[in-house]
Amino acid sequence: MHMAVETPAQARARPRGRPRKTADERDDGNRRRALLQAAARLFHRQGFHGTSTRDIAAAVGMQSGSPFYHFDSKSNLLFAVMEEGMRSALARQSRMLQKIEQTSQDPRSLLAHLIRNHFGVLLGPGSDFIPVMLYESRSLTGPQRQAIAALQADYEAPWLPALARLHAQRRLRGDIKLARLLIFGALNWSAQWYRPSRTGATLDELTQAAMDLFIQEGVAA
Amino acid sequence: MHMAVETPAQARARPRGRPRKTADERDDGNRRRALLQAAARLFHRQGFHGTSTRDIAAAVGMQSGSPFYHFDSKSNLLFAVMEEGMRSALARQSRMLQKIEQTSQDPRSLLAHLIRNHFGVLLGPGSDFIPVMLYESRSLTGPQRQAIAALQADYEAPWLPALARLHAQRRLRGDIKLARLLIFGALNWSAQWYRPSRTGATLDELTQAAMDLFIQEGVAA
DNA sequence: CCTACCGATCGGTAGG
DNA sequence: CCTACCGATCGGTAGG
Repeated sequence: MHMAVETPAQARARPRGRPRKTADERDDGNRRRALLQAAARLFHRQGFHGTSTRDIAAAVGMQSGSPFYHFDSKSNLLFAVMEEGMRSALARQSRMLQKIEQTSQDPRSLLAHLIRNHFGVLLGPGSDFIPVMLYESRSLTGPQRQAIAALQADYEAPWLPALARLHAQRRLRGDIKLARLLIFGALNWSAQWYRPSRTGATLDELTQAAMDLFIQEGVAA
Repeated sequence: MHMAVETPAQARARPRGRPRKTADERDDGNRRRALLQAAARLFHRQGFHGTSTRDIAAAVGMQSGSPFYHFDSKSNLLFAVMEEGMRSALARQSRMLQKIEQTSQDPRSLLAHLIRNHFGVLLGPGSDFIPVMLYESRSLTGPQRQAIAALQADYEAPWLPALARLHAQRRLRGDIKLARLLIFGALNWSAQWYRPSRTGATLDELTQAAMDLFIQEGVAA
């Protein structure tokens, strides 16, 4: 089968592989991203059911039906927000782990880095995506929830060995799996009360407070 | 002014004091309570905006308009759920504190009792009210939120002195106010993952895990 | 409490 | 992406 010669630009503009994409996969520049960010911000502030697709459209200057050109349904838009949030958090954590790989073999320092990174993901600039994932997952469909859960498992994977090593050093007490759940709770809950303006505490100070709370000071190993 | 003689039953059925009550204050037996419990359960499962007043009416076998005979608005129903939850939690905590007042002066034991009681309030039987308060307060009006915040302050009041005493004993490290926020986060987050059926852990084991995590073991005082 | 109803808003779609 | 629209559902009310 033959076709006329194309310029490289034409080949890029009209990819051959899967000509028919569903609306959720389409990527035409930054309009889709603008919708994602507006949705994340509004879902975070007002909740999924408390936000209409019209709210989101208006936030980016679109008409009421236009978000459905980019996302097949409101539920798919919620899923896209959570997926984007988790992938970005995962990438950020992986980069951090790679950077400290050589320098610190100390599990105490490793946990401090994991916690500091988590606070950054949760409370740093542009951090609406992860709180939405934490507080709105009941509005996902079953398969969507499973996909997010898989990403969460990847994100949490490096934590358990770090806690196990601290436990072996007698710097962490009690059941490790319950400790992990309680620690994540302490960190995640900060999205409810932390306001960078009101509290004087920085993310570094929050990290220090968490380490002080969870980790036993000088114990004979 | 004279009135015909009434039987005691008639006098009870038509109280003289404040004949005109707003719908939110009315108390005709257990229909109002049934609405409160159904609302708590549905708000907990589906969120405030994800639950319609028709859902709640149907759950107690009423017609769609009937909840508004008992509560002036959906928002007032949400507030009533939270207020009921906080008053009940506060009463339960006060009873517990009064009971252990004499026996234990040890702040470690005091904190364990506070935590165990909090897990009971949060995860025990019929515990939909407090999770609703924790996760749906953004749907309150300003004055409603203030009223709930006042009850929360009463509830949290006994915790800070307990933590301060532990800090003085060097059994708790780091900033006390941040520690309190992190501890409440660890406990409150359990409403997201704890399922009495799935996990084998009992509330006593949860309490033990939390105490192990937060409190330093044997340190010279 | 029920019946019957209202205006507003919602997610989503057809056609361009 | 916009225009114009649809059926469904929502919180709430009048009258009994």
